[in-house]
Amino acid sequence: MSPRSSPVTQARIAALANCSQNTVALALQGSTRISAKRRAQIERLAAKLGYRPSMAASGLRRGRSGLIGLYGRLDIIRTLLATELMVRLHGPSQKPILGLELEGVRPWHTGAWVDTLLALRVEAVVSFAWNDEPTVPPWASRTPVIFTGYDPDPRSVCDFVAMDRAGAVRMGVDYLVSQGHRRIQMLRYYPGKRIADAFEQAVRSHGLEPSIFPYKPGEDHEAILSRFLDQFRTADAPTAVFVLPTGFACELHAAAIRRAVRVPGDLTILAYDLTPALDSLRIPITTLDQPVVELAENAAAAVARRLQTPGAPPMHVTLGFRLNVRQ
Amino acid sequence: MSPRSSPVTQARIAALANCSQNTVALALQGSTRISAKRRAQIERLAAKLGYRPSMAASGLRRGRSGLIGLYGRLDIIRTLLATELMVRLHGPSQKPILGLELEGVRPWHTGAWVDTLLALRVEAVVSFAWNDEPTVPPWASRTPVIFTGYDPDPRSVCDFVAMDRAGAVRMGVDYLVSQGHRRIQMLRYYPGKRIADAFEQAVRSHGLEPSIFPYKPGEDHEAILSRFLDQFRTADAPTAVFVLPTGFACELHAAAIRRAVRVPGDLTILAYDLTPALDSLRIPITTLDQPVVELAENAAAAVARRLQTPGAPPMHVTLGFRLNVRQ
DNA sequence: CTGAAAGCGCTTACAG
DNA sequence: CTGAAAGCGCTTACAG
Repeated sequence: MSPRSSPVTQARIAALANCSQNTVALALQGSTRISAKRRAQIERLAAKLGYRPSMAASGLRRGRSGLIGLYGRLDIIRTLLATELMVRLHGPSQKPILGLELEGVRPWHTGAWVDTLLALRVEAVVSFAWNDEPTVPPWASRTPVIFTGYDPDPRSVCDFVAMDRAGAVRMGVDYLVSQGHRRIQMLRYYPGKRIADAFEQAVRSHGLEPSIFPYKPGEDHEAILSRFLDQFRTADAPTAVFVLPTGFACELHAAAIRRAVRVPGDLTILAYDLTPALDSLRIPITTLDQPVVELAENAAAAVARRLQTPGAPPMHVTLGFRLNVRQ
Repeated sequence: MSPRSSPVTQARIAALANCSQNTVALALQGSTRISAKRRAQIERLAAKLGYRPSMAASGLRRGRSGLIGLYGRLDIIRTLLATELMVRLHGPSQKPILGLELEGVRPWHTGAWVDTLLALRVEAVVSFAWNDEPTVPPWASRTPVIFTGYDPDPRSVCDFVAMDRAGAVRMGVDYLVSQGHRRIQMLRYYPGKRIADAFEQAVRSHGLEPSIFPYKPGEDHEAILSRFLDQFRTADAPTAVFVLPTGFACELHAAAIRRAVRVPGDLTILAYDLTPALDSLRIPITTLDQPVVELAENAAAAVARRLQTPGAPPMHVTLGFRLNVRQ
């Protein structure tokens, strides 16, 4: 392997082209103040040498890094979100930098990666660490924060691209009722307080009595599912179940098959969370899908708007879920 | 929202501490040449103002950015790999930057994100765009490349942290034979040439005749699976099937259940690819799991080694898969 | 113990 | 049309 050479700079091109570094800079900006001939020569040289402007140097000089920080966790849904965000934020004069949240640091902005993003002088931070509250960090007046996927906080001065979780639950319950279900139960293995509240309210709005299947904290999934399925020995078992999250609903589906409870014949399963694999596996679970693409689109737009008009009033957008019927 | 203020610099701290910018710099480096009292004062100020050194400025001056580029695609397995890599490469003086490959650009180093990584002056690139050949880019003498997950290329001057795909196939076939299977078929919906070759060789090594289930390019999954399962009407159906990849194996499992073919009673399924969800779904498919954590560990070590000793001879490591038995 | 200065690679004035 | 110079925020000499 040849000895490492240092990166190509404008000065190096200038030396080869017999002109000043400044002329190279202008030529590469496409300035018409430089003669077409010289420009062509310099462009050819730059291409041949594989010149790439240093973002550090240009960012330092211009006072803006051209970087946008993303911060969140790479679970299934947020990997999709992060990918969509990175595609949308990656342009000629702007690059996304992904920082990972690993173990749900609280408050979110104290994560080590957030420090890194600030050391890189990102011009805005898109946070999708939505297992946490949308705590506004002290530096938010210097580096704006766009909260994506959090529950909206109307008091906050930051931008919000939110998902209507309660509305999603309502949509799910409405769907089940419209399909004739009257005994609808909710099943999960962790509190899921907000969703549970929304579930109760939605069921009551149809004049029905909500039922939330109890679990003991720490009880393993199999045990909960076994107790849940025991209900099907009696006549008043639920005809539909709202499960949180979809991964658990898949486990329920598998357990139901083993216990000869037919899905959807005996039990209709509706679950909260997008899980792309269901389609190829032909698992008949209807899901409430997070609007991942729309979240990314709106967050990218919010970034652009915030950079363009730093003083604009905080933007609050709330996006609906998609009911993804599978049977 | 208050007007955006510019980031805190050493100069700003110096003005407040009534000393020179240089003194601030030395104090923040913990230099003992600065009096303890002054150092404490400056550290307090820096913390209070939320000072973070600009990586662009320090990188520019020191001639090294402190950044390591990662480049690949975020599919299920590589999301795990990327996460493990980012954890291991994120240190006080080194930060990983993730560039995404979206649609399998060929050769890999012509992707737009690779340009961005080079503009950021990453000190090394870890490529896991392993759907492509390990093409060595022209700038590899300037910025070293660590190929991770590719088939090793003994002629290459770059570092390789490879996975032993052929060995994995052999291990899978050996396992099936050890379980008493004699009629083992391979099933997939795309050529998978290398794996298919390894499969044939492994089966022959046991004195058995390999059988690869044919498919028509473009035929949909359901149709292939239906034809495959038709074999179970006759007596000489395979007792075990080697499926590529695991996602397809899950589809086969679901289709088998619908057709009353018992898994693993009538058919043992072995699949190529790590898929964490199988455990919670209790899908009885034995898998050949990519050594994701070991890949990340070794790649991170290769980066450290390459930065420390740029002229070291190319390193080639090959890691084995894990046979993950489920029944 | 502290400060003045040079320079990393750019961009943006300003001068000719 | 081209060049010399200043300066972004650091680090690393060098001077006192």
